[in-house]
Amino acid sequence: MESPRWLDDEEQQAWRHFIVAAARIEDALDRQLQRDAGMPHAYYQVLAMLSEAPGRTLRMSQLAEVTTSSPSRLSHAVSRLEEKGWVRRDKHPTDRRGALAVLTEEGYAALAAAAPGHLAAVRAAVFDRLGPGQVAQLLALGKRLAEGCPPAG
Amino acid sequence: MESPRWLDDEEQQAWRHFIVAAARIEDALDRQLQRDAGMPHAYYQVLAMLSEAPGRTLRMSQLAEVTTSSPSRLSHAVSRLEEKGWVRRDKHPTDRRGALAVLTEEGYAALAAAAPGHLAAVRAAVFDRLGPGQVAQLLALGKRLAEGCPPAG
DNA sequence: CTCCTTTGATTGAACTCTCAACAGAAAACT
DNA sequence: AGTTTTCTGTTGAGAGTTCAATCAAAGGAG
Repeated sequence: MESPRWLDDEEQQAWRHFIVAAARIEDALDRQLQRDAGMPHAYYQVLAMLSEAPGRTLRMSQLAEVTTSSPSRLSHAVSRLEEKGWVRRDKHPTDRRGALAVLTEEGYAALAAAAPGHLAAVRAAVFDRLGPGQVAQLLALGKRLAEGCPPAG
Repeated sequence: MESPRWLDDEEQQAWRHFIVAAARIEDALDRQLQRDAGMPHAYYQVLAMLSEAPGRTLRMSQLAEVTTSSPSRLSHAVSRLEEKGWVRRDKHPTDRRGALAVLTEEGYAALAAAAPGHLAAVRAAVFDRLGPGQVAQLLALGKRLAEGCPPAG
C-alpha cells in the first residue's frame, strides 16, 4: 500500500475552511433550534421530511435515507419524538417488517412554530453571507459532494 | 416580528445538498478514523492542531478555537486523550488559570499512524469528486462561511 | 417446501457532546 | 487595598449517536 500524496496548498486551505464552516453552521443551527424549539437540528429534519411526504408518512428506511441518518439513529430519534407526541409509529400494510413514521398534528404544529426561527438562522449562517453567483456554486458543489457518498451505516 | 421570506428554489436546493454533503462527509471521516485509528474526527483534529503548534503545545482556549469546539467539549476530549497517553496537561507558566495541552510522543505516533488513512478518506469523500476549478470555489465558499460565524459556546 | 441469505428495524451499552453550574485567577474599577 | 467583573477551564448530569447484537419477515436457491 502506497501512501497517497498530501493535499496541496489550495486543497489544504479549502479543506480547513470547509470543516470549520460546516461545524460552525451545524452548531449555530443546533443551538438556535435547541434554545427556541427544544429539539436538535436532526429532529427538525425528521419532522420537515415527514411534513412533505404524502400523508405525512414515510417508511423508516426511507426517512433514514432522506435525513442522512443510520437506522439506529433514526429509531432512537423517532422514539424520542413519539414521547413528545410529535410522531407516531404505524405498521406497514403489506410488509410486516416495515414500520411507518407518521407526523401528528402536534408534530406539524411544532414544526410550523419552529420553522421561521430556523429559517432565519439558516439565512444568517449561510445565505446572507454569500455574494451573487455563490448560491449557484454552493448548489453545484453540494450536489457533487452529496452524490455517491456512501449512506450512513 | 415579521416572518422572513422562504428560500427560493435555488437556495432550497443548495441548502439541502449542502447539509446532506456535510453530514455524509463527516460521517465517512468519523467512521474511517474510529475503525482504523480508534478515535473520532474531533480528536484527530486536536492531535493534528497540536502537532503543528510550536513545541506541540497549545493553550486550551487556543486549541478550542482552532478545533471549533466549546471549552467544555475540548476539556472532555483532552481528558480522554490523556487517558490514552496521547496528550498531557501542563500548567501555563505565567497565567495561573491557563492550562496547556501538550502532544506526547505516543500521541504524535498515533497521529502519524492515522494520517495516511485519514488523508485517503478526505480525498475519496471530497477532492476526488471535484472538477478543476471547484477546489478554488470550495475555498472561496468555505472562507466566506467560516468567517464571522460565532465561535462555539 | 426447507434452508439460507438478505432486508428492516429495534435495543442496550459505551461514548461524545451540550448545557448549566462552578471555582480560581486576572483585570478593571473605586 | 478592596470589590466587582471578566476570563479560563473543569465538572456532572442529561441528551444524542454509534456500534454490535438481536429478531422477525421477506426473498431466493436447491
